[in-house]
Formats: sequence, structure tokens, C-alpha cells
Amino acid sequence: MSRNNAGLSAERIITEALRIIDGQGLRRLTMRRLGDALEVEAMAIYHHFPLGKEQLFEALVAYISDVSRGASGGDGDEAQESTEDDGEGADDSSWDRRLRDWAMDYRRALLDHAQALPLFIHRRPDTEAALRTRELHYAAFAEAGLSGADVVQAAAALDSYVTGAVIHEVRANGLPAREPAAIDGRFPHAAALNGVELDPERRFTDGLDALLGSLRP
Amino acid sequence: MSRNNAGLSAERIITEALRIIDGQGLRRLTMRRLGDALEVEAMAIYHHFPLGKEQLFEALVAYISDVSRGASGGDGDEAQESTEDDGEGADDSSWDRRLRDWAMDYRRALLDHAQALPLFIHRRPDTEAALRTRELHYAAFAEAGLSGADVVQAAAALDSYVTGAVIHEVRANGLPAREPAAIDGRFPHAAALNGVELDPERRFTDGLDALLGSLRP
DNA sequence: ACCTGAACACCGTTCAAGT
DNA sequence: ACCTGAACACCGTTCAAGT
Repeated sequence: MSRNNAGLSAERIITEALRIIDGQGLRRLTMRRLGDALEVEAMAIYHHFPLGKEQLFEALVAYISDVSRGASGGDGDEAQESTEDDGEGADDSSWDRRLRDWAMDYRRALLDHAQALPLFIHRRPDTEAALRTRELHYAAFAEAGLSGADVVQAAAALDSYVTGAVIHEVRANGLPAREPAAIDGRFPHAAALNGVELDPERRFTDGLDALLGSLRP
Repeated sequence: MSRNNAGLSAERIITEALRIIDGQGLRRLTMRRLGDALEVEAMAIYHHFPLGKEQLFEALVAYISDVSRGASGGDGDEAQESTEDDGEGADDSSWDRRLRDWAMDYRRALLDHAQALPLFIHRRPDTEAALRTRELHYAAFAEAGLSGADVVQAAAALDSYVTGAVIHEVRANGLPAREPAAIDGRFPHAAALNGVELDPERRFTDGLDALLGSLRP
């Protein structure tokens, strides 16, 4: 029995790491546990990620951010296709529909891997897929009538919006509603509105509509 | 020489932890290093934070979020007062000025401790200061003419905006601009706009103005 | 090329003990 | 009440070695 060639690959490592993160949390993703899950010694991972855990983290951010993945290799457990056009490349829908689709897909990807979100703060994917996404954003805003720095600013606003909305949603889910007892007369508005819940999906699309509307020249 | 009563306190632990995070990064904040910096054994920290590192993390999030701190105890190194009104309590400026001041202060606090930002994603302060902030937001939006769920939605949008904008700013600072070589003809818009930088301060206040304008009924 | 095994310098936390 | 010291069960990573 050769104990070598366990069939390890970067993709297999990434998806297994994501499974651990999603199921047990970011802090429980350790090289040793990841090795166990892959039925391999932890040190084998370093052959595919020579720079260690930091390199794995960057790959995870790039993997999650690549919302357009799914045409070819993925044995992933989630459908990542928008509606029904399977073909890659050119999308002939309107600029705001393209941006809306991207925003919805990206939000879903972030929510599906909410435990990985801390990785996103100080890391940004430097891949061709990320560049494709940037091109998609710029082209759409150019088509909307913007130009120059306005395009960059609009793309930044869109990215900021999705990130901020998702984090707000995640933070809200974490903490249970305050018991009314703790909110006394000094906080009348907070007391009156305590427990008011908003439909997060609707909140997101409403805010998205408002943003895209305000960005059009 | 009694080695006891080293003058440890929750506040001293928090500010020292923040100094380590700001100077060396979140991952280098360890109980042992923190103990060293406080000239105490690491285990002494557990007397003030019996639940360990997670409790310390929560305290850090609450500390940074409390933008109104500074009237009494703080020996902090940063001025956290908005303009010149030292008194606590009632603020008679307009509702949008109050919200704008809070947003600018909160953004500054987050940027000053950008290395601590990953802590914010899955934690929200459950303190009286946090409740005061919520009351401030709700009261301002009520004064603006909103009511009921619209107030909660507006507050959520404001919080999301600041978080998203700060994270975008931090992520943009991290990665150096792509070398133009990597951006070939397939990405014409990305190539044309490569290297376009936006003044982050202006971008933030512009977006803030747009948001507050759109939230008014 | 791809993986193992032992080793090093760390971690967070518990627990009994000191003052 | 407040802090120490030793100990336990982990970490990430290096390095030489196996096939």
C-alpha cells in the first residue's frame, strides 16, 4: 500500500477547509484537523500551499468571491447559476440586471460562508476571476452613462453596500433580542422599537434598488 | 516585594491588548504576550476575564464601538470629542448633524483599529453604551419624520453603510494596484481605469450625504 | 513530485497553590 | 481578592526522510 499520492489537490483542500469552517467555525480550521479530514498528514497540505495557512486563507477568499464558478469543475454542493443561461461569457441582459444578479449571488456566497467573513477584511482576491468581476462592474456602470472616476466610485459603492449589508445581517442574527427589562425609560425609542424585525431579503433588494437608482447619472 | 496586586484592571488590559493589535496585528495578540506587556503572568488576565480570550474580544469590540467615551476615565491617546461641546447628554444639534457626527466618529474609531475589524463580524456589543447609540439613531430618525419599522431600517442602513465603507477602504489599502501588464485586452474598462484613486474621506462623506438624503421621507 | 514523521517553538486554559 | 507556576492538550511550520 503506497501511502503517497493521496489524490490531494488545491481544490480538494479548499472545499474541505470550507466544510470545516462552515460546520465548526474559522477558529477550528487547523492544519492538523484539515489533514485529518483529507485523510492525510497535515504537512502534506504544505506541498500544495507552500506559504502555509495564510496562502490557504487567500485561496478561500478567492474561491468564495468567484461567484461565476460552476461551469466546469466544481463538485460543490450549491448551485451557483443565476437563472438558466449556462453558457459562459457575454451576458446580454441590461446593465442593472447584471449588477443586481452579481450582488444577489455575491450576497448568497458570503452568507453561505459567513464564518469565513473575517478573512475578507484584510484580503482581496488577486485572481483573474476577480478581474473579470471588476470588468463586469465597470462595463455595466459605463453602459449606465458614467465615466472616469465616477465608474470607480460607483463600483466601490456597490461593493461596500453588499459587504456592509451582509455583515449587518450576520451581526443581527448573532445576538438575541435584548430583554425589554434592560431597556428602561432613558431609551424610549429603543424600547418602543425593541424586537422589530425586518425581512433581510427584502431589506437587501430595497437598498440595492435605491443604491443603483442613485448611482445612475 | 509582593508580586501580587500588580494593578491590573479590565481597562488596562483592554488598552494594552489594543496597542498590541494595532502595532502587531490581531494574530499576535496572545494571552502570554499580553501578560508580558502588562508585566504580569498570562494567567492573571483570567482573573479579570474569567471566560478567557473570547470575553476579551467582546470587550474590545465594545470599547472601540463606544465612540462617546472620553468624558471621564480614559487615558486614551486619541481625542474622541466631536467639536467642542464637552458636556455629556443632550445634544441640541439637528438630527442629521448628530447622525453625521456619529458616523464620522465611528468610522475614525474603526479605521484607527482596523486590525481589530475581524472581531466585529460575529460580535456586537451588548453594553449600555451600545444601547445609548441605538437610542441616538432611533431618536434622530424619528425626528427626521420616520416611524416604526422605517426607523429600524434606516438605522440598519446607516450602520451597514459605515461598516461597508470602512471595510472597502481597508481592503483597498491592503492590495497594491495591479501592474497594467496583467490587465490585457479582455478587460478594457478595468485597464482604462486602472490606478484611479479616490479620496476616501470625500467618498465617505459624499456617500453619507446621499444615504441620509435618501432616508428622509 | 508527493507525502510522512519527528521535532521546535509556540498557543489557550485548568488547577492547585501562594500571599 | 489577586496573582503565580506547573501542567495539559493543543497549535503552525521546518526539515530530513521516504517512495
